[in-house]
Amino acid sequence: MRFSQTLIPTMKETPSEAEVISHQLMLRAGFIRKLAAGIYTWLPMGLRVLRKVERIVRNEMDRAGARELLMPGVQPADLWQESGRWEHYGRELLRFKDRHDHDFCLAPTHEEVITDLVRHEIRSYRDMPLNLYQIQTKFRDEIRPRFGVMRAREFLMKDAYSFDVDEETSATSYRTMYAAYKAVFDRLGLRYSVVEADSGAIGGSFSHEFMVLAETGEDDIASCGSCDFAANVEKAPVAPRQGQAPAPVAQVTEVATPGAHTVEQVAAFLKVAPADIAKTMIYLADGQPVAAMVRGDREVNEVKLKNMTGAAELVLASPAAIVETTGGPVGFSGPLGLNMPVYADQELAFSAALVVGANKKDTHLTGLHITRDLPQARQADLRNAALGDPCPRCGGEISFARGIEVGHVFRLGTKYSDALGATYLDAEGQAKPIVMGCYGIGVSRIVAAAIEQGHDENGIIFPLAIAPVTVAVLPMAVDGEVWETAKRLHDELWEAGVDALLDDRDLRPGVKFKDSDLMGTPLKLVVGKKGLAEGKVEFKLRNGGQVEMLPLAEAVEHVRRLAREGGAQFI
RNA sequence: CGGGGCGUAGCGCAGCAUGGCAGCGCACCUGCCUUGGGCGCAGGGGGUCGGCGGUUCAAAUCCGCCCGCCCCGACCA
Repeated sequence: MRFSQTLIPTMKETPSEAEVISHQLMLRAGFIRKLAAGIYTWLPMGLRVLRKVERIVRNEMDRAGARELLMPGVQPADLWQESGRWEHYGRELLRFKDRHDHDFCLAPTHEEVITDLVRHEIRSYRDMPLNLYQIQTKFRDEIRPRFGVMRAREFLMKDAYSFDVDEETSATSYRTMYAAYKAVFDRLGLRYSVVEADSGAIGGSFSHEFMVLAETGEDDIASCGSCDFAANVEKAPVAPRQGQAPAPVAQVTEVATPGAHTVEQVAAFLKVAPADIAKTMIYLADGQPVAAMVRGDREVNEVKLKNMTGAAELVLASPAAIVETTGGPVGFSGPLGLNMPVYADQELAFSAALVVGANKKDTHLTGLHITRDLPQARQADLRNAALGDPCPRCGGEISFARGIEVGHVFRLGTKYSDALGATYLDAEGQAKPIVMGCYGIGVSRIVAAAIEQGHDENGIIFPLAIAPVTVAVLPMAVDGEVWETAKRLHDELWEAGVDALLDDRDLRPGVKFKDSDLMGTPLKLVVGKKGLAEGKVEFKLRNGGQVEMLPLAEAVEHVRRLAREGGAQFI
C-alpha cells in the first residue's frame, strides 16, 4: 500500500471543534471527516482501524456460538407501535414518512425487528438456545453529539440477541456472552473494567457494562479495593448506615435566610455544615411532581429515584413548575406541607436536626427530624455513592474512576417477546414466551476509546491488533538503491501477511516520521543510505525508544514474528 | 430544549467598539535549494467575510430575521 495512492489528509494544526484528544487526533491523522453534527465519513486509514475492531468482535462472537445476520436500518413504525416504544423512545428516534405517507424510523436498536423475526421463525423449544448478532450502523438523534465518533448520532454497533426457553438457560447464554466480551476487549489490548450497571425498568442484577478506563469518560465508576465489586455510579448501592439513629433535639423553627438559595449560601449564612442541610429536589415523574431529599453534600441519583417511582420518564422540574407545585421559588423547596410523594435518602434519618427549605422566599426551617416530622416520606437509597462510603458488598474502601462505555450486556426477560407475542411450544405443547438477552458493543466508539487510552505528544499509539497498518516502510529518498530496497521490503512484507504502508512521497524524512507517529503505526522500517551501506535497515517501535539495526535479510521475518505475537489480524 | 459562545481562504486566527484596498501563519501550486524528526529562499493561486433582507454615497464592520457549529445540563454503544 503506497502512501501516495491512498487518502491520508493529515493536519499539523488542531481543528478548533475537537475537544477531546481522540477526536483531535482522528481528525489530524486523517481518519475521519465530519459531514454534519455527529455524522462522520471514515477515510481509508480510519476505516482500516474500524475494520480490525470489527473483525475481532466478529471472530469472538462466532467463536461463542452466535450467528451473524443483517437487519434493516430503516424500520416501519407499526413494529415500534406494537412494542410501545414509538411513543416512549422520545425524540432520539428519528422518524419520517415514505412516499405513501407511512411512518418509518432510522433504527437506533433492533429489538423489535429481531423479535419480529423470531416470532415467525422459532416455534419449538428445540429451536433454542439461539444467539443472533449483527454489526450495523445505528442512528440515534442525540440531543448533543460530541467528542467525534465517541458520541455520534450515526455509529457502528455490534448487537447480539439471545433466545432461550427459560431464565436459567438465558443466564447461561448471558455468561457465554460475558466471557466473549472479555475475550474481545483482551484482544483489543485495552485497559477496561467490567461494572454492574443499571438495567432500568427491566430489573434483575444481570447487567454489566464494559468500561474503557479514561479520564475523558462520561461515566463514573465506583470500585472496591478489597473485593471485586465494581459498579456504575448510576447503579452502585449505598449501604444503609449502621447504628442507632439519633433522637430529635429541636423543634422545627422558621428562620430568615435572605438571598441564600444554594446549599453553600445557606450553610454559610446559618453557620452549619452542608451535611446538616437537606436539599429537596422537585422532579416530574411522568408529569407528576415528586420530591427527593438528600443531604446538602450529596447528589441525587436520578436512576435510583426513577426506579423508585416506577416512572418511565423523570425530569427535573422547571423553576415555573417548582413555584406552581410547592408555592415557593427555586432554592427554597422543603418537604413540609408538600402535596406530592416525598422520597428521603436513608442517610437523612441519621441527622438529629436538619435545615430544609420552607417553600417560601428567603426562608428555611431548622430542627427538622426526618422520622419525627415526615413519617409519610419513603426512606430509601437515593443518592450517588461518594468518597468515604463503605463498599456495599464487603465494607471495604471505594475508589472512583471515569470510564467510556464500550459494551453492555443485559437480560431482557420476556419484555419484547410479551409485547410482540414471540412464543414457542415446550415439550408439553404449552405456549411460552421466549426469554431474551441483548448484548451491545460500540464498535466505532472503541476506536475513539483506544485513542483516549493510547497517545502521546506525537499522536496516536495503537495496540498492534487495531493499528491502521502494522508497519510503516520509510525510505529516506525515493530514488536509487534506498527506494528500490524500500519497495522490495514493502512487497515482501505483504507477501508474508503483514500490512505495510510504503511512504513513497518525495518529502523530507521528518514529515514521514511525524505522519507515521501521528497515525499510530506500531512499527517502522527506515531505509537510509548509511544503513544500506552496511546492509542494514533501522527498526523502530512507536511505543518505546527501542531502535535496532537489522540485517536486510532478516527485517521482514523480524516484523512478521512481532506482528504475529502481538495478535495482529491482517487484511 | 434551556444557558453561554462562535461563524472571515483547506486548517488556525486577526480585522468588527469608531463603516472606506479583505489580511497573517500553516497548507496548496511553480522554481531553486535541501534531504535522518513537520528545512530554507523567491514567486504564485485561492474568499458569494454562514444566508437573506435593511440602513448608508459606501457594510466583514451597524440593524433585523434565518441557518450552521462549539461549550455547560437531561440521553446512551
